Amino acid sequence: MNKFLKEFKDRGFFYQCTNEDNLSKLLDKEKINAYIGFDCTAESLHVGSLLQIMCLRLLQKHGHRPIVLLGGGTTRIGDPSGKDKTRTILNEREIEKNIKNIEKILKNFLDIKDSKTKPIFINNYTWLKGLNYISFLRDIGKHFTINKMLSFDSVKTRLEREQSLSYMEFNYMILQAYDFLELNKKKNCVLQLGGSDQWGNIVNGVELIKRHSNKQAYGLTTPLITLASGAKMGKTESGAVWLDKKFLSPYDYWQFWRNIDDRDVLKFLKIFTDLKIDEIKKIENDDINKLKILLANKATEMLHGEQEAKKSEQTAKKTFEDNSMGDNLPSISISENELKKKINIIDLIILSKLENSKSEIRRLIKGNGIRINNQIINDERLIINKDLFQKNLIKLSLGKKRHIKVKIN
RNA sequence: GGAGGGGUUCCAGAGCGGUCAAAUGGGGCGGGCUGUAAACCCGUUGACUUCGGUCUUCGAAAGUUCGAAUCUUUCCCCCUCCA
Repeated sequence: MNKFLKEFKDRGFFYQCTNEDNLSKLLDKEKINAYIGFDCTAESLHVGSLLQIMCLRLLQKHGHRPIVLLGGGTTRIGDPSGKDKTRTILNEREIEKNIKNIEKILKNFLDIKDSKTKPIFINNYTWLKGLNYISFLRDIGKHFTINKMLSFDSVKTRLEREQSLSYMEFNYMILQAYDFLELNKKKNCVLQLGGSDQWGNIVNGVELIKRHSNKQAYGLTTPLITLASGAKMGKTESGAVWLDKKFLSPYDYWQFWRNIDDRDVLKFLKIFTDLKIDEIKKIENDDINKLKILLANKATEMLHGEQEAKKSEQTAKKTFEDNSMGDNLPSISISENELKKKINIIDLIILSKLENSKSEIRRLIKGNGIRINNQIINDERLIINKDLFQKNLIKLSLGKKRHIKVKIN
């Protein structure tokens, strides 16, 4: 089997392939261009997209060129796959902004220097915006039957659940197939990768290329990564795990990996780090918490750099083992003036943005969930005065895991 | 266009004139146990509060009533069947 495919499988990336044998032969023979589409509904990607990103990296590692398709056009439609409800359609400016930011994030993960594997970023709006309806129907639409389209999961589940599916969304799969055709023609792209939920869309593209241009293209999908708890990857208690430090600090990102379920650790080391498979085999019986730290370090390193990863590790150590504070603990500052106005514990937490409901904070206080410098606070009217600060710092904790530094300046 | 069913808090889903900030389950959050894990147990889960209460919620608006998530009218949206 081709080396790329083998590693793809060994690492647990593999779910389905349209024609594995031929693809393997092709990959042995030449370096190819392969694409993955990213949708641009949000300003940042979150860890739910990380597996796709790892696929791009793996392509590069094996000398292939990844094409990143930013769905500027298709985001204007909305993919019905895996969605219960029609999602809100974003306006042009938001989509443009999202595209720029997502591109920036992806560049953290990809090698943009090597000219042979340098990724191509492309926005499908460039060809979708100018489509002529009639000619599109004649050239492309004729290759699709409604019978078949209705049989796709993305459509079927919507209908079965008695949820509406607009004609616009129904067309999404045709547009995605068309994307593949365009990339095949323009960029000689012969492979599309995606999550297993994209299988139907990908197959459509492969078939369209076959029918329209009589060329062979391939599709390869990755499994849906769920946490051992059954939850979808990407969300935690405090919201989505963003890949942009504007939305999630490197420390919190590190914490996400540190807090992975025991059962997921080895799997994730294979998927989300660059550690070689046999290296992972060697350490698989090591202390589970050490492995989690390793995972957290490697994963954070890839996105935020080695220094941030190290700092986060140290901060975590100080926070959880020594009950002190580390450099990388997120912090807020308040002014002396604010202190003089006698702000109380509730206001302080509101300021810290760790919580935004006063009732919730009161509940936390009643349940022994709030601590200042590791002392449980029982008085919700506690006034924050200077005596509480040690060297101008307070460690404010909500529950066991949310900690923040408060500074006076 | 016609006939029927439906829209309830994060989700699912009860309630069908006062006892409703709304059962139950899931999820979330906090506490306990632990390893910053899982499982388990307990508490909590609209907002604000001087902790007495106060205010805003059951698709939207208007109405009936001392009193409406519950009844009436209009409107909006969804689903099924027929045309």
